[in-house]
Amino acid sequence: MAIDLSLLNPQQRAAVLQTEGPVLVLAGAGSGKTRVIAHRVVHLLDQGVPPRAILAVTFTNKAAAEMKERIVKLAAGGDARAGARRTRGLTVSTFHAFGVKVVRDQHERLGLPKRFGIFDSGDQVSLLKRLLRDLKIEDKRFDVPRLLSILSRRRTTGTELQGPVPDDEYELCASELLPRYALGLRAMGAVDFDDLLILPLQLFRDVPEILQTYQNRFRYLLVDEYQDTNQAQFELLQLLAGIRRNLCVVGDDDQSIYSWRGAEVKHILEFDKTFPGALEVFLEQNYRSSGNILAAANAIIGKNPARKPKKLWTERGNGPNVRVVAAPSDEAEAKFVADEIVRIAYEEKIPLHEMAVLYRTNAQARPFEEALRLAGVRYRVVGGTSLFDRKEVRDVLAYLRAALNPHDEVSLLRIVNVPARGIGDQTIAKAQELARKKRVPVWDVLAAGAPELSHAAERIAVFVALLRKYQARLEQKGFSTAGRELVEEVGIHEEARRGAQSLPAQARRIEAIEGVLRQLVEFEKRAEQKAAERAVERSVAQPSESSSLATAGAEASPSAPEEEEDDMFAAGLPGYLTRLALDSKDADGDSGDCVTLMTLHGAKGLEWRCVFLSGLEEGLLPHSGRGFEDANGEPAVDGAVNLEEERRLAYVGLTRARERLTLTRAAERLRRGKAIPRTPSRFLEDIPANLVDLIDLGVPQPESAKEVRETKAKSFFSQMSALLDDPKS
DNA sequence: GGTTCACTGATTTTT
DNA sequence: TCAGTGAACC
Repeated sequence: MAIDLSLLNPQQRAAVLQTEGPVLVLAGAGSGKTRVIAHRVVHLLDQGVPPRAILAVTFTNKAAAEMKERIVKLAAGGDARAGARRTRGLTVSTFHAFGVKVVRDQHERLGLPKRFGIFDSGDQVSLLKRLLRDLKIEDKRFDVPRLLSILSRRRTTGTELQGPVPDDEYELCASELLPRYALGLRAMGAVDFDDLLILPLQLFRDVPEILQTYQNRFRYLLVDEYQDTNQAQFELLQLLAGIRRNLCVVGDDDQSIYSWRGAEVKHILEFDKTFPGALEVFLEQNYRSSGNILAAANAIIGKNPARKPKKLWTERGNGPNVRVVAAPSDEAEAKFVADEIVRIAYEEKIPLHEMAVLYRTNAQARPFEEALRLAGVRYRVVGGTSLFDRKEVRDVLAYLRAALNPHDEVSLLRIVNVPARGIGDQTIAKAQELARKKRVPVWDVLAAGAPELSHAAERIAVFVALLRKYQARLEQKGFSTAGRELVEEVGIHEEARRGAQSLPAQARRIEAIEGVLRQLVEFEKRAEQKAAERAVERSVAQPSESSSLATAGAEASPSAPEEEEDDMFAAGLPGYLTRLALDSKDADGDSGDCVTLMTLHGAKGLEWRCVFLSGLEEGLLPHSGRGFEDANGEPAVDGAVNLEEERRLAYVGLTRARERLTLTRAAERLRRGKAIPRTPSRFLEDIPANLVDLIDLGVPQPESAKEVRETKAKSFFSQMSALLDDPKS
């Protein structure tokens, strides 16, 4: 039986029913785009399209998981088993996860090991620093993350080999680094995030048979958050869509907030140029927010030029006004929010998980955490420095990775002398030198031994033996146990204890290490469970399964992936590491009913009944790049940062709220221990006064640093003259 | 080769 | 304010 499309509005339905050819869905915030995608997929299934011919791409793993769940539920129509059956083989994944699959399928052609590693940004930084040192460039002269972003931009836009010699020193340095960087990765049998897009793209471009294989397989493409695609992703889609052009993209140019990562709004703005004849659907009815919230959001985003004109509307009532709160300090701002959360939870019976505190930068989280803790409110901070950014955790992972693949030099060199085992810088430098001369990996030099290293021969041999001992065990079942043994034998715990300044710091480090080890166990257990379930399923569903696969046709893959899609993150340690790399901010592990704290970027796609958007100040939102202001204490915004994108960011924040929205700012903010005066955000002025309830927590009226100074001087004067004029006092 | 102490520099957003 | 790095010293 087919799904019921009568509950969709006419625009939504149009986007679902046009199954062939290019479709652009411009979906305003809260206009039901996930709903459209899910319905569209199930509608395709209803039309007899085999699930394995459909590829739905999202931006985050979480979005992919939710999308899949939604589709399965919709396809089930009340019968869970039917849902699972009807959607088996359907691919819902991120671009990067899709890339992993392609690269894995084609690893031989790419000269990569089957279990290639994935470098995260920390690993990238290490590699770049090493390359800089090799080039005898002081790595202090360059901001390595900035170099990385240049490299990334060049690689994902295919402009590695730029003609004109750049005169910018960063560009120049990047040119030197780029080929070495790519070669370095390859030599280590590793890829970075960009490779997961670039390598498939190159394969598709250079090897028509491969492209054809994937084109024949994925005949219907859907893309969520299309405004966030970068050049490589765009080209990948274009190639995959091929002449069939069955590509449906969904997005909102007003929510494009990742240009700093290479995303280009033009892809969505110019979709009909790239795909002439595309059906264009506008979803403008908002099902999320009450009227006043929407009106405020519209007012802010309306000031942006060059956008697809949209006007969100709602059938819901106006709701309460938007509150704008001026607090004297960031501390007071946080206290106000915490108190309000308590009050709202109590008086209005809104559960904590329906409330969120949003901010522009992670650093803003701290005062909120303190205030909430003080108020006894449960909360969770999403994003920021996670478990996996901690040094001791990275050490553990480096051990696992190095044992699994000793050619991963970033990991190997990270742990070769951690804890100190007498293989110091000198020894390593010698080994690297030898390796370069012989053109072999450092590991080979260490493993083979060399007369130049004789002074440390014994210690090196012990280290080599250690990794070898665990290599095989980490590849097999029981890898979580092996991992723990490795960590214990190495003595990471002691190492972690050593460097900690305080006892609690010690405990946290130990806890972090234990956290990873627990996760390992958890992952292995789940993988085994899944494998068992699948085995049962397969034996039960054998007959119908094979026939449906056969009718799917178009299966000519030269290196057919192991039939099941779930294999994406294969069981075993390599699978765990892959997943970790792709899905950094892992398991929010439903910690019960609590308030969410996160950045605006993290909040995209989410919604709460009650939202506090904090820090509406010049220099913060809109953000002004490094530091809040220039030397004179004046906010330096214009030009420094993409103001239009900052506006979109504010828009995203406002539109997260369903019922209640509070915008807060502080007149003064603590930074590096010093209080710095702040001026209200220009975005506040854009909201019509009739939508706003102002709450002043006791802020002196004029706010710019200069004005504050002038006022102080003036009041001093008037006080003095009053004293002088009045003989009674 | 290892350890300790002092200094510096950084704070935007992340798949 | 704090963490990470580098130089001096053991």
